[in-house]
Amino acid sequence: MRADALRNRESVLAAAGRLFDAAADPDQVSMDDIATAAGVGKGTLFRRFGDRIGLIRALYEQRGLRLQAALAVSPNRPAAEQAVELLRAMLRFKLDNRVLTLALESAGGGSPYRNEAYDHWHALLAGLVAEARGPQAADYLAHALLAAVRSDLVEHLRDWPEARWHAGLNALVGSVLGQSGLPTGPPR
Amino acid sequence: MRADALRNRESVLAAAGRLFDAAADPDQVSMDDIATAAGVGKGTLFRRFGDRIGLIRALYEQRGLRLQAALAVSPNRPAAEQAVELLRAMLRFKLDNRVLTLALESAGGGSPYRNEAYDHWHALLAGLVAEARGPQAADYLAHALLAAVRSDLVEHLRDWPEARWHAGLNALVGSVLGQSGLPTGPPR
DNA sequence: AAACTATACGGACCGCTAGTCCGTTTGGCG
DNA sequence: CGCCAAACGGACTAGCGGTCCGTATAGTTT
Repeated sequence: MRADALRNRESVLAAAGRLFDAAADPDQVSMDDIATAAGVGKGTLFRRFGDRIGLIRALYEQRGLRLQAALAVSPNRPAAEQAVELLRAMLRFKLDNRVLTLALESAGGGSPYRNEAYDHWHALLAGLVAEARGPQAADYLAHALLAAVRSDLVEHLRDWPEARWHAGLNALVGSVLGQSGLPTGPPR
Repeated sequence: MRADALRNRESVLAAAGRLFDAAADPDQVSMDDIATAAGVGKGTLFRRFGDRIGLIRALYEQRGLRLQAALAVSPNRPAAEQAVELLRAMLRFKLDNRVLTLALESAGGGSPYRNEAYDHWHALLAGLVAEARGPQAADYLAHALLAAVRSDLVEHLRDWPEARWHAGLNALVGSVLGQSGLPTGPPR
């Protein structure tokens, strides 16, 4: 990859990030807007990322990396506790990246699920579920738990205080994975 | 409402229904297509339904009426049983109306939730949850249960056999509402 | 350093869509 | 029968994602 290409790639991702963060709605950000803000021609955008979804996915992956690294399974802690932590982290991520995650999840073609990151989280959660209650239906239960923090649901409940979310997630995970190891107090 | 207006309204809804049922993807059906298939000008479409989402919602409501009427709470049956029945019915509905529900749920602007029908189902489910386990977090748990049959998740798992879905829903509802009254056998 | 070529650039351009507008038609009432 | 509010239809517009190709440049070779 040539040096200018790399530079432009970064520039586009940065501009797109800024624009999505500032927008109220994903489709207020057009590809032209991004190209202009990045100081780049539209062709460059599409050559690098293929299409709109490609660009969104690239940005999403870049931002999700920290999250992904920070949350690995550690076999010594109770599964339920880890699951709650995971869901809370995803919730926070989706609150912090509202428009971006909305863009990703409501792009056409079932795209929330056609996504490397989703598979990652799903596999992780399914493991925790299986550990806590056996392998039966663990697969589906993991999907259901992830669906409980879908970005448009988060958007719909955007004025809920943190505590209410925590109570909800605790109740949900507590029910599905078992009560053991769930801190009832406020999160750290 | 004038007679011709009513006639056209029905004609448009019928045509839209046919087209969505036949399509593989919601946005393969354009408003022009619908107008043409209904034998009606495009202006008529927009005057009657406001915009694309309005038309989709109208169609969705029309189709959901039967479902809605058939599933009312009956205070004498176990809550968990009723909840499973409700979710199964919604699953079936979404399988039977794949493209239409996809269109509704992945239209921009958090639209799955800006919907009279959603509120209806949510209120119903929240009541059942509260009955089974008390009012704490019942609201959120109902949202989570509905999210577990989101149409794009259904789409993602479209090749699962019915039994696998049933097992999943049983496990989920059983965990959240309590095992009592869950038929472990195949559904009627 | 100069020549050379694969790579990347940019923005005019295309096809298509949701949504509008307004001159024309028509249902239904007095 | 005559009138007019209501409804019609389809040409039109704005704006989008995506393409294309003539131009520019990074990096290499001699």
